[in-house]
Amino acid sequence: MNLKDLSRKLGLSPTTVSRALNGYPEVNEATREKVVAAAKLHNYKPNTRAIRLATGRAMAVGHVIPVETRHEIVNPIFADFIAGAGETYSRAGYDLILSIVPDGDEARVYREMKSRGNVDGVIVHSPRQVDFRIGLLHEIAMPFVVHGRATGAAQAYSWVDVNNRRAFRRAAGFLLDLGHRRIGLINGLEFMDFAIRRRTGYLEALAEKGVAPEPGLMRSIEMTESLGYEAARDMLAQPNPPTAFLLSSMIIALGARRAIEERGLVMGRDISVITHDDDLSYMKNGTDVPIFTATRSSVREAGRRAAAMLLETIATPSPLPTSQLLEAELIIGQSTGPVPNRS
Amino acid sequence: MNLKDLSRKLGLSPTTVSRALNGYPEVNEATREKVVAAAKLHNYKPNTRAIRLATGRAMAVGHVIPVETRHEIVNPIFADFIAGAGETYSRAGYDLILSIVPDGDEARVYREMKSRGNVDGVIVHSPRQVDFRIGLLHEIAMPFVVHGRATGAAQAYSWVDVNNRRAFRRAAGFLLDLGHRRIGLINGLEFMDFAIRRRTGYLEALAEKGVAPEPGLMRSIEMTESLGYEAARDMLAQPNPPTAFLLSSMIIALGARRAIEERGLVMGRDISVITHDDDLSYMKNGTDVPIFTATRSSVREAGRRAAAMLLETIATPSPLPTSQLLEAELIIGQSTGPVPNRS
DNA sequence: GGCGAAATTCAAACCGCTTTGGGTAATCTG
DNA sequence: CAGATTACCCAAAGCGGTTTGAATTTCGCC
Repeated sequence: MNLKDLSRKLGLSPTTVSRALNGYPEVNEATREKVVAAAKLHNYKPNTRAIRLATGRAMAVGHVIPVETRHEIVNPIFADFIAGAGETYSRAGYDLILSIVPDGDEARVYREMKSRGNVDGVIVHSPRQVDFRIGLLHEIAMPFVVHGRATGAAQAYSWVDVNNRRAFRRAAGFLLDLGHRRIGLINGLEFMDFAIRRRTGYLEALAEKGVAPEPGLMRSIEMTESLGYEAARDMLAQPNPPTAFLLSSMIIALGARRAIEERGLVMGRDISVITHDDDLSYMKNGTDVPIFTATRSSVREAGRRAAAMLLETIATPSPLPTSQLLEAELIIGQSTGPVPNRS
Repeated sequence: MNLKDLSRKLGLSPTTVSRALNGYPEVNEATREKVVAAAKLHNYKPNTRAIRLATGRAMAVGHVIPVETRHEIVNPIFADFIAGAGETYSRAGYDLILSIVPDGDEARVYREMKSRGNVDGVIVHSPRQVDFRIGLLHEIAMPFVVHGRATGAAQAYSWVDVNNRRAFRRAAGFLLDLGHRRIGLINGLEFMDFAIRRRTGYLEALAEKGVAPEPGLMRSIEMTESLGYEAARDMLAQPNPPTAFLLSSMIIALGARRAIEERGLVMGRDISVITHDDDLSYMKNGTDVPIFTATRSSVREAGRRAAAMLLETIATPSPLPTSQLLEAELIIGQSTGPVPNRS
């Protein structure tokens, strides 16, 4: 059943039927009702491909997921971010096109998306500190919103981000207030923008208290359980081990906890731990009382907001770039406590 | 730059240019070269929307991800499965359309995908034991491949699955051979087909050794870390606790390990653990020596295969349903050992 | 050299919808 | 009541490709 068939059945022109269904004013209410009823009766759904060609809009947004080529790691937060974004898209009748791209191929993919016209805009994931994609997307005039930020981009751009610096500054400050002076930072890879901001926050908190940072207490790793374990284990094996950890993800935290318990230490008593918690659906930080003290910010919510922002950017011809800085809450769990007395 | 522009520049008809670029034989090699060169020079990429309308193919496949409405859980294996599938699609020039759908809305979504024609086929995720989607997709003649299986479907269908029954039978058998008689099963939700098969395998192994199953040693949970922890903790707190665990995912395993260590037990010595390992990129089971003894099967590989199978199904008019049963390897890690003597 | 076949190329139809530019009948004006 | 609006509907022209059917060259061969 297509538009022509339906219009023939109704004894109307395709024009009128199309207008009736799309809510244009130049059609009699009575005929509109007839048309709508007939459409429902015959279960008419306009062909997406035709709409797209006729309107020149793709009615789709792209999420380009760069995959670490060396380790083939897919960032596990994508699942939840996309779940959030997907809600927004489907409400607006947009498709979500997912493109898994080996990092390095990205420029080509974006260019092709533009020239082939199969998306109206894109979400940029995992920005690096200086990220070529922002310049590129501006150049090819592809609407976009960044999940995260990049420093020193030439032009302004829209983004949704967590206040990573502030979150880690507060978290480190909290640990310092508890008396901790040796705080191990296990961060994500520090060419990623968020990781740099977190480290900055950590360093600021130390500086504020006049505590000198130590290279031996700072690690930057891919965020997997086993690497988290190894990093924590190594730090704990140092002659002068940390009394607290500040961790960049729940997954790292699980690994770190393993290292801690393996050493016979008790979290919250012998050693304090604060982790960032993206509030992933399958990785909840405890059911009632949080296990980990954490800086929490829902990545799903970030997805929802980024998606809404992108749709707005697409709708408005040349909008001013907007941004949303989400504050992470510092939630107190069972993994932090005063620095233990070492006699 | 569109086809008309390019053909004008070349002094050829759009017909010829289109044919030249699509490799049709009825065009002179010399002109083809000229056309290809000009296309590259002017960076001509045919408009996807137009191709789709003209050919009647969507050049896209849909992945409908049902989201547990109550808990909003997104199955974390999707990220890797889709990464695998995505590779295959992009090589074939297909788009991957991701649809996040509250479970319950699925039927509508599939029907609309069909009548609006924005996908050529779909991957069915997380089949239930008896799953309405298989009948539905047959009814609306939408090509599909199931990741997993469903029992007792009226018609045959294509699928890619892990031999879950066999994997868990082997794993349980292995534990039984080590002398374990009280093996706690912490399974996924048992309306999911894979979970039922795993339980069946577990029960078969027990039966084979004449060990009676105990309800108190079998749990069925959503696969999160905290629920895994709780289930394991509760089982260990029983008067006659299990000496081994058989677990349905690495994430559950992390929770179980927490419960085990909290109780002061040592994995591989006091208690044995085998888990299923989907070989997720961010959740590796140890770097050199696996931490957990595990039934391992790469979900990413499953994604690759399912995608390839779907593309073939789409290409061939009415193919016979095919299927691939992947065997999980039983890899021995540090988490299993003989049953401890309890004096 | 001429004729039929093969090799090339092209004009035009079509995919299924939106949208422009008229038309015609109904409704207002003055 | 004539003329101007307004309300409503339609034919036809896109959107940017693919594909059919036909026309034009070029060849092969007697």
